[in-house]
Amino acid sequence: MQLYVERGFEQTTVAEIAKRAGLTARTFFRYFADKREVLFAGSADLQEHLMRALEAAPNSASPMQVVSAVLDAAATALGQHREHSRQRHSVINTNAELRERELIKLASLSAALAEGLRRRGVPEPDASLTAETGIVVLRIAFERWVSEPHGADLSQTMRTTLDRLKTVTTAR
Amino acid sequence: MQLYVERGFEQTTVAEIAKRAGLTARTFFRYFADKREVLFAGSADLQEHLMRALEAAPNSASPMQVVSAVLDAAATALGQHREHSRQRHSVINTNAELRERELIKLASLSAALAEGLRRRGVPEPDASLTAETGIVVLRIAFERWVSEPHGADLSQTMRTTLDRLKTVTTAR
DNA sequence: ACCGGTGATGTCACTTGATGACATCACCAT
DNA sequence: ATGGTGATGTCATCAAGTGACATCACCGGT
Repeated sequence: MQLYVERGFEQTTVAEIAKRAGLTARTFFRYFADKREVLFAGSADLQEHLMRALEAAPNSASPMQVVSAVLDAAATALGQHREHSRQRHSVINTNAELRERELIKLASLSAALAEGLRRRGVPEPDASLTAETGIVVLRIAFERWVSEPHGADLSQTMRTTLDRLKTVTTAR
Repeated sequence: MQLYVERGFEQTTVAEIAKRAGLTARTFFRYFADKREVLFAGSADLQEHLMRALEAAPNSASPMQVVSAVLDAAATALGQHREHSRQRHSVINTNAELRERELIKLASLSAALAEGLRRRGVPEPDASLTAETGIVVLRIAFERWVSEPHGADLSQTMRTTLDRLKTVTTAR
C-alpha cells in the first residue's frame, strides 16, 4: 500500500512491490493471485468472522435482525483503524480495477450471507434480498464513516443508515 | 460473444476476436478499452435510458416511486430477448473478471440514479440508499428471470421482487 | 482532374501482468 | 550423512494493452 499511495496503483509495478519486500515478482504471485489482491488479503477473514456472527444470532431473529447483528460485527471489526481505512479506501477509490475487485469481494460476502440465511430456513428471494440490502448498508455507512473526519463511530453510522433504509423503502 | 461461448472467455484471445471480425487486435482496442468491455457495449445506452425515465417521473413521486418507475423502464428495455440475455448472463457468470465488470457497470448506474435523486432534492444518505436498493432489486429480479425457462416476464418479476424487499425490510 | 485534410486501419515495438518448468537452498527428521 | 519438503529464484513464454508512425479510402474545394 505504501507504493500504491506514493505513486498510484497503475504506476506501480509488481517488480517494485516485490523489491521493496525483498522478494521476486515470481514470489509475489505465489502469495497473491494478482496485483490487486494484495489490498484484499483480509477479506476472507472478515467473511468468516461475519459468518460466525450470522450463526450466532438467535433462532428467533428475523432475517433483517440477523443482518443487523452481522452489521454490528462488521462495524467493530472494520471500525478500528480509521486512518488506515481512509488511506486504503482512497487508493481503491481512485482506480477502477481496484473498485471492481472491491465490489466482487462484497458480492462474495453477500452470497455467503444469503447462503447462511437459507440454511436458517429463509426462502428465496428473501435471503438474497436481505443479504444484498445488508451489504448496501455496510457500504454506504462505511463510505460516510471514512469521509467524515471525526464523526460518529462506525457502529452508530451503520445503525442510523439501516434505519434510513427502512424509512426509505417503507415510505409510500 | 460467439467466441466467448464457444471456447470460454479466458481461452479466447483478442487476436482471434479481431480476426473473426476481419480486423486487427490494434483496431479492436480502438473500439473497446479492453477484452471485457465488448460485452458491455450497450450499458451506456441503458444508463441514459434509465436516467430519462428518472427525469420523467412526476415531481410528486417519492424516491422509492421514482426508482420503481426506473425499474419498469429497465424491465421493458432488458426484458425482450430472453435467450440472448441468458447466453450473455451465462458467459459473464462463469468468469470472475466479467462479473467484476458487470458489478462496476451496475455501480455506475446506481451512482447516476443517486445523483438524479439528489437533483430532485432527495438528501443523502437517502438518495444513495434508494438507488442502491433499486439496483439490488434489478439484479435479483433479472437473475430470477433468466434462470426460469418460461416464468413471468421481467416487469412482473421486478414488481414482485420489489414487494418482497419492502416486506423483508419492514418485518420486525 | 488535382490537392489537402480527415478518419479508420494496419504495422511495429515495447511494457507489464501472469504462468509453467526447472533449479536452489535452508531446514528438519531419520 | 541422507533424503524429503517448502519457499524462493531464474528463465522462457504468452497475452493484454499502448504509443508512434505509415497507409489508404474518401470527401470537399478549387
